[in-house]
Amino acid sequence: MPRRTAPDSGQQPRLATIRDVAHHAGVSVATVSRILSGTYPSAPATRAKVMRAVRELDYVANAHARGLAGVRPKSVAIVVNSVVSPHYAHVAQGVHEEAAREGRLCIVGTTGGDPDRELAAIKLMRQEQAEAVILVGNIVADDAYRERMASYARALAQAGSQLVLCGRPPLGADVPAVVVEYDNTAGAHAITGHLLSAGHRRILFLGRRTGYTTPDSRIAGYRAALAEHRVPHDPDLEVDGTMERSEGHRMMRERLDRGPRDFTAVFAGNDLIAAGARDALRERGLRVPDDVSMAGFDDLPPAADIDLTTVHVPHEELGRTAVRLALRNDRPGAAQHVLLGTHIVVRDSVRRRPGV
Amino acid sequence: MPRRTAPDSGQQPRLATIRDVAHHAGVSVATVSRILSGTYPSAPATRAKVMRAVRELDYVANAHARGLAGVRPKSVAIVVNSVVSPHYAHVAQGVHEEAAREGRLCIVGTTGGDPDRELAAIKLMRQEQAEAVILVGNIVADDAYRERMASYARALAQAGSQLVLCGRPPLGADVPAVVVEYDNTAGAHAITGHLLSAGHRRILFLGRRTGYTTPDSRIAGYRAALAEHRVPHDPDLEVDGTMERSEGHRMMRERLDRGPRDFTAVFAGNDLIAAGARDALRERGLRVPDDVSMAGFDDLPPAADIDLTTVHVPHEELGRTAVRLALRNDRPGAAQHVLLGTHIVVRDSVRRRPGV
DNA sequence: CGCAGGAGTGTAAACGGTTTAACTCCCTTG
DNA sequence: CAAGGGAGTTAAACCGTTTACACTCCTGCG
Repeated sequence: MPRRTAPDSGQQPRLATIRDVAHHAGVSVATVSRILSGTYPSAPATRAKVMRAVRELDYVANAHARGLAGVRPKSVAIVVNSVVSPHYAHVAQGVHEEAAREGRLCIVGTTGGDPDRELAAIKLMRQEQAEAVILVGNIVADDAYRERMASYARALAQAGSQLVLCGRPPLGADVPAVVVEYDNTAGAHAITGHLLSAGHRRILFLGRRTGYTTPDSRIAGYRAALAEHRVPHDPDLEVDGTMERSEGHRMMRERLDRGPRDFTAVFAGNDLIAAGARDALRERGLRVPDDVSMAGFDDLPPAADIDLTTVHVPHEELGRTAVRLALRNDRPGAAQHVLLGTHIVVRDSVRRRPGV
Repeated sequence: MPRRTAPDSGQQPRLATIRDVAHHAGVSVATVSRILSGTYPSAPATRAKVMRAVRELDYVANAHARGLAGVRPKSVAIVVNSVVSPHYAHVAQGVHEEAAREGRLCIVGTTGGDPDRELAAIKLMRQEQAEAVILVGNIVADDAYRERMASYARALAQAGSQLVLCGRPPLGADVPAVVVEYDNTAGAHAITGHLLSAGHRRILFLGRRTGYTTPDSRIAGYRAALAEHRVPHDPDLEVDGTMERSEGHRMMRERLDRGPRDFTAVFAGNDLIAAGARDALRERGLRVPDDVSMAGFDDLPPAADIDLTTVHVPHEELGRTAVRLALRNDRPGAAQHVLLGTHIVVRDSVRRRPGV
């Protein structure tokens, strides 16, 4: 027996369907579908009738029915740690822009940095049949995790969705994923060089976090620049901490508490750390750049506010590129790797070392 | 003739369906569906067979088919101006949190502040059959717009989705929308009172924008506080501008260029304006709070960075409340209005007016 | 022994679209 | 004048689920 048995509770909200439109216009559903999709020829008179019915009934096609009927749902999924963090927000902005331009809608999942929640989010996106699943942000480069991620990439490819890793290293050539990165190492190398050229020799690095890809590659650039300038590398100048403002504050405070200041410049793992460190310096009566030079990484909002020389990362372009590659790439399954460049933004936070 | 005629191009990606699982496990699709939904009794042996098949085929249910089959799609839509703006980002964070807790996924649309794009986004969300559509942000309180919005609210209600307005004024008692606001006027009133209590009498207001609901209600609070303290209201102290950092800079620069400084304190329409204004002051050698006292509104990232006394707005709670009300509200169609409170956060940006 | 009733499963009808194949006109064309 | 063909339309199959209803056992009770 048909399910729509009960006309008792007429309260059930029911949207106009394509059948209603067809009936209203006195044509068949196929005609309505064709006219609305606009891909087939139709007589102007029929067209007018149908459009009028659509308007009068306020008809919008049910996205689920359409998706089910084989039209690939026009959606892009993005999975980030958090939507408030400027880093993710700017990449997401790029994703939204490009997705909107391409007429796709965006499904957003947040993970809070938890790998399990990340995998759960991917599964959800797979159910949704998103055209592309874009993963943003750094994560532990743990082997088991990489393996799981690779298998998800394959599952997604099989389902016809493209996995995109945005701002994290590739999983391997055999894994069907597009990778859009920016060059952390080169950026860190360049800005460390900037500090070295200003005569600084003892440069404190704030925000080491071994095992995490982003800080790892930034510190690699830092070390490479030191080596190139024949400045001895002192591991004691590398301070462990995460990439938060409060951590920057803590690291600098503890450093200053420890004994006399033994550095003339600071390279913060990102702008947030720089902002926190600057606060800690000020609490001790030290000013940037008069007493201490400072550089950051990211060029996100706090940087301009505190006049910080930093490495500009093309966050939004990262997001746009991710979408573009995912959608252009008609054959999900191909691995691809794009590396975007960075550049230094000079502001008033670095002084030439006195007496050099 | 069945459509799946062509076994020629076996390249077509095809996910495992419930039929595959049923076949693999040697049971009917209904049994699989029931076991997976977990709401019907089933024999342990059957259960095990099915679960094994699911695992082996890596089956995930197609969200569209499920949505179509009557299970209301578990999704919440949020429409914002931009995802990088901290204001929207924090509200969105609250929405994401609560949606995740409720097992809903989030569809995000951005408008760039364009009413047409906003309406287009709503239409898209309606197609997606989102349970709730949450609109965040202020917008021109234009009559034609309000009328269109009201009609969308009715259309959504008819489709079984709940419209939520977050941080904007209600459309009217007869419009089926939930409104979650915070009290702009009370907050502005309180913080203006704070400046007045410190002895300030000439308080510059930056960011007037007549016709826009948020700045309008903030300036209303400012004026009310002045009146209450019997301080004459000088319209010349209200400066027009939008709520951006660059605008804050411009407004203050132009003010200082105009002639001698005729105010001792500044109440910025939001923290971004405050940050920009502070920069402009510094360029003229004026410091906050030594030379000029300053207060803002919002308590978003730039505020803590620049040590700004400001009005704390419960952004994330706004988002959480929006989702909670939308989902609890089983009968979409009821209008509802919630007003969340704000409070002052005192930092180091206000000094007692010298000589008072 | 007959039968009620419950547990477990299967069958098939929806859900609301898209699309293939067929069909109807109507106009050329040989 | 019959055959051919294109434009416009329709009927019906199909997408992958959920679920109402039917059916089959099996148990327990009068």
